[in-house]
Amino acid sequence: MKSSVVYDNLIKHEVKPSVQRMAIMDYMMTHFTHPSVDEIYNALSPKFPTLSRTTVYNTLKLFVEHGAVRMLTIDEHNACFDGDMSLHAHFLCKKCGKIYDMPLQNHEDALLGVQVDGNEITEVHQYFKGICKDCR
Amino acid sequence: MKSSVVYDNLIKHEVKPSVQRMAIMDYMMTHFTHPSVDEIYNALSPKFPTLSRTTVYNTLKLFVEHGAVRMLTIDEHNACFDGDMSLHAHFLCKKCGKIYDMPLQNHEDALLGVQVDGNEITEVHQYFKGICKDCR
DNA sequence: GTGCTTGCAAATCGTTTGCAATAGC
DNA sequence: GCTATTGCAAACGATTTGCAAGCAC
Repeated sequence: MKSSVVYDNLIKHEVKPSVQRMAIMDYMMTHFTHPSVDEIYNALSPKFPTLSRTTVYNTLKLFVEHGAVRMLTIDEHNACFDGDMSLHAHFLCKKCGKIYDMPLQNHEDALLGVQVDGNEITEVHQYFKGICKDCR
Repeated sequence: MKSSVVYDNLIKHEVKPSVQRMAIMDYMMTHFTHPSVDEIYNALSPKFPTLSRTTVYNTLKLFVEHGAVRMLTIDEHNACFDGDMSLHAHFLCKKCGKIYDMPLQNHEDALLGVQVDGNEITEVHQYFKGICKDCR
């Protein structure tokens, strides 16, 4: 079980591994669907019947703090999480609610660490909303 | 009371005026602080003692639907509203929680109405987070 | 009087907290 | 055995809903 891609990713971000953390990180590294806490919980709880929602919350919070996943606030109803740490934009379909990845449209990444009006930027979020190709 | 800037703005967006709607729109047109529902409610309830939070919720939802104000999801804890309908970016200070306006960093506005990968864009949100000049 | 608006109270839902049970070194 | 992690149940807080009362034309 040790020294898998998932295990290594936890170590890389200085997160002490556990069964639950491995399972959640595994899910994040294989499902780039920007899942919510509930989606992750529902997906994993059949295989880990004792898993609790609280642990999913705590674990994702830990991952975010350690820079292992990103939290999206594009959906006003619940937080979504992204295991893809590369800089990219997101598109939310207002009809089906699905979130798509998009390339960053310009060079916002160049603003990371930069000061604008004296405000120091550490995070860049680019969200687009509309109707996706499947819903039109 | 009729034909004020506030009244005219409601008419312009096809929102039927009422005492409460005028008061909330007035607040939005004079306070570009990206207030939450509670901030608006707390600010107005001294002058309108019977005002209810429900009405503030309903009214803001109505305003958003009519394109009279914009809802921001930059703050994960509660929705904020912006009466400035010009296209601009936002900066959230992770320390003090204040939201600053910023110019759009590039030309995302050019994407409005455009299709990217077949997804039709109707809203552009550009959020930056970090530490503001007052908190550093 | 009819239809829309308001506002209370209750319900809902995502998330957090307190704390006891458990697991890992 | 000590410390960190887990998970239940309860609390919390923002938002929504149901519905009765009020207002406007």
